[in-house]
Order: sequence, then C-alpha cells, then structure tokens
Amino acid sequence: MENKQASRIFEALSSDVRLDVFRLLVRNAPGGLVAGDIAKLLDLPATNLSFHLKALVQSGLVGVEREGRFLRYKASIPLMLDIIAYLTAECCSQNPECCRAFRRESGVDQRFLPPVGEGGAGEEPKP
Amino acid sequence: MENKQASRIFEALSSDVRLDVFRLLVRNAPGGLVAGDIAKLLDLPATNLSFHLKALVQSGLVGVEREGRFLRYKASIPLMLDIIAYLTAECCSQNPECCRAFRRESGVDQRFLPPVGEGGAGEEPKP
DNA sequence: GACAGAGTTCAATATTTGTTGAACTATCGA
DNA sequence: TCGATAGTTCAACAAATATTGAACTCTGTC
Repeated sequence: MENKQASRIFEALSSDVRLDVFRLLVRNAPGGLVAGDIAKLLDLPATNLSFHLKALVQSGLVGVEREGRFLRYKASIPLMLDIIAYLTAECCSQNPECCRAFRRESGVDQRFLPPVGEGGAGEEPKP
Repeated sequence: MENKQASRIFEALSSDVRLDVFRLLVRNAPGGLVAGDIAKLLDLPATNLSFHLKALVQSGLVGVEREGRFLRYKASIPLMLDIIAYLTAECCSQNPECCRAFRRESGVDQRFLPPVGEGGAGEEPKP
C-alpha cells in the first residue's frame, strides 16, 4: 500500500454521504446493492449518489458491475482490511506491550488487525 | 461513534501529509513526538505542519500537550480503534462465514477488529 | 529585561469538493 | 419500435482545502 493510494482511500471515506454508502455496502457484503436500493435506503438524490459512488469506485473501495439495467455496487472487503493494516502498521513499535493493552481495552475484534510487533501487513520499516 | 465524527476523522486522514504524520505518531505511540521532530522526520515546513497538526487535533485523532517550550503530539490509539470498529461494523452481516473468510485471508491482525456477527464495537443495528 | 528558539496565526491565492436540475445513455418490456 | 425505468454526465455555483511567507506569541536562557 502506498501513501498516495491510502490517502485517496481515506478521502473516499471523508464525506458523510460516502461513509454511509460504504458502511451500507460493508453490511451488505458480499452480495452488494444496486444503486436504486442505496438511494432508497439512504434517501439520496440519484445525481448526488452517482457522484459519490464514482468517487468510491475510483478509490477502489467499491466495485461495480452491470446487472441487466441495474448497476450493482459491492464493497471491497480485502482493500478495507489493507487500509486498516496500513493505518495501524507498527503501532507502538517501541512498546509492543502497550499496544496489546490498547487493543484489549478496545471493543474491536482483534481479528481485523495486524500482529503486534510485526509492522502490520507487510509494511516497510519506520524511517 | 456518530457518522459526522467518523467522516471528520477520515477527512483528517485524507491528506497524504496528515496520513504520514498520523502514522508516524502511531509508530511512536504512546510517547508521541514534539512538532520539531515531526517536521524534521517528514521534511515539512513548520507552517504547513502546524496547519495539518491542527486538523488532526481537532479531529480527536491526535492529542497535544505543552512540554517546556515544545509541544508534544500523541496519536489517540483508542479513537483509531473506534473508527476501525465503526468502519467494519456488521461486516457481511448476512453471511458471517464469508466475513470470517475475508479476515483470515487478509494480513490483518485479527485483534484489531470487532467480533463477527456482533455488529462491531457496540454499533447500532442496520436500517 | 532582551534575545533566540519553537511553534502558531494571518492574509492571499490556487485548487478541489459537494450539490442541484437539466439533459443524456442504455436496457428492458409491450 | 416506443415508452418507461435505471443511472450517468454536464454546467454552474457555493463552499472548503492546501500551501506559502510574513508577522506574531510564548517559553526558557543569558
């Protein structure tokens, strides 16, 4: 994962509309939803939804395929996990025990996260 | 976690400069770094760094405290874990086995993530 | 108390983003 | 082929963002 790609992905999640859309698609993974369903569920004008879906697709976080006259959008769970690994890479590298404690105290399912003291998922070493 | 706060946090990570800064602070958690060290390590002009640090602090992702004539910045690991839980909430809720498979295949340390089928870390039910 | 260092705030500017309505394209069904 | 439905693209505008240099504030030291 490169910094530019990563910041691009976070930018895709930086709008409240797109964040709603993406989380809806995460909940509805792996099947996805067609645009009309998203518009109905989130009460969004078609034009605006299309604008935001385009941004999500261009970031790679969301995939799209035609299905008759519908377009079906799906969250990319693997990329979501990659970006988490990138963000958390080498967390508390100077103090692995501290990082373990933070994790234990959080409500986060530990299975979404890279190993402590291993620099995330195949990350480069710190500068 | 509310949607507005969450999108604010992702916005804080949506700049490549801020993402570099935050990841540097994650690696240097829990001790943190003073502004000058960050500027040196990332080769950033003080003015610009200050602008981005302010955005990170306002998002809550980064905390700051005075230390003599320095200002020390620290990543908020608990908030980082919260935002991960928010993003991944109820992943593959219709198909928990699928979600488990995605997680196993990723390089992510599973300890960073909320439990499968439990809607993340205390999340609201899907619409 | 004055000076130097650490860092921020301000003003100015170029760029990007989000939203809306109107017009457009593509697909399905009669 | 005609009409209806699903969805996108376009034009226009308001609003927010990133960057830079100059000026400022605060803290410690001589």
